[in-house]
Amino acid sequence: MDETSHHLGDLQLAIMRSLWRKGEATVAEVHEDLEAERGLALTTIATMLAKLEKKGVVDHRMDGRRFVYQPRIDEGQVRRSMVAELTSQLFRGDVTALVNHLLSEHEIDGAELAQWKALISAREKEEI
Amino acid sequence: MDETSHHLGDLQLAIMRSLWRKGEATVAEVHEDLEAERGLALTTIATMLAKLEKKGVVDHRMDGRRFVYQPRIDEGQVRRSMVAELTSQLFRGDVTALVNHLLSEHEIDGAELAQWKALISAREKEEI
DNA sequence: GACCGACAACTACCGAGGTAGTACTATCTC
DNA sequence: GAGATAGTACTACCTCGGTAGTTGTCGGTC
Repeated sequence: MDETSHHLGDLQLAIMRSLWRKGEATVAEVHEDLEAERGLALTTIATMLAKLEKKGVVDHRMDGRRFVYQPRIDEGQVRRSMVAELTSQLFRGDVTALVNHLLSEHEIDGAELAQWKALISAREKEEI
Repeated sequence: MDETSHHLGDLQLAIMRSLWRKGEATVAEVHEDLEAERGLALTTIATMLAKLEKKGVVDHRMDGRRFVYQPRIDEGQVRRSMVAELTSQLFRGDVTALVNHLLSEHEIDGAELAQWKALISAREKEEI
């Protein structure tokens, strides 16, 4: 369980999300996948994938002449590490302070509040 | 209420925290304030403050030959904007998904869970 | 009046994310 | 076999955070 601060940028996350969805994908597939939202060059995706591999967060195998990339970390790891980073930067690592901030600063409607309570109750049950 | 994506780096946040605490401060004062945790050169702080001013998040007035810097945004704004950014990057903007993530992935003990519920209840009361 | 110390201005440089062009090569097709 | 195509490798460049040295200047001190 290597928790090695996986901080990813915006495009990097988009690429990872594509890989997570597909399981594995070629440069062209990722490119096509992101074509709609961002109109990026194929080589941009290729470069970014190479950088991601150097970072150790993806891997590739050969399929003929093509590279097929696979994620080496899952979305949960990235979320954990990035949320932990933000929490430590902005709330001295105090998760409850973050929750409090969400409650007071990020318009949450009544339905959501109820849902949060349900989530907490469910968690409390597991806790035992 | 300008919500203009105030994304700050680590050192930038440390400097801002110093300014928020003090209300206003000279380069030397900020430097002294951060001396303990980070052993940075005075010019590093000065450069960073200049960059922060260019970004529009701090301001300075003259005091003789010295610059006295003041924050132009408060901690809440930075938190809001950075939390919103993360939420959108990692949870498609779904705050409840973030809360769910916190519950399932960031060991929260029973006392905290209870506290969260209390916070939510308090929020619900205001809601009316 | 010469000198020193405090400060700001300017310049530089590294690494990382992001973006993409160009060059090279293996394969497919006629 | 020649040329088109697909696909990676290499290089380059911009921005920004972070880090700091060097230079210039103002003001006080002996």
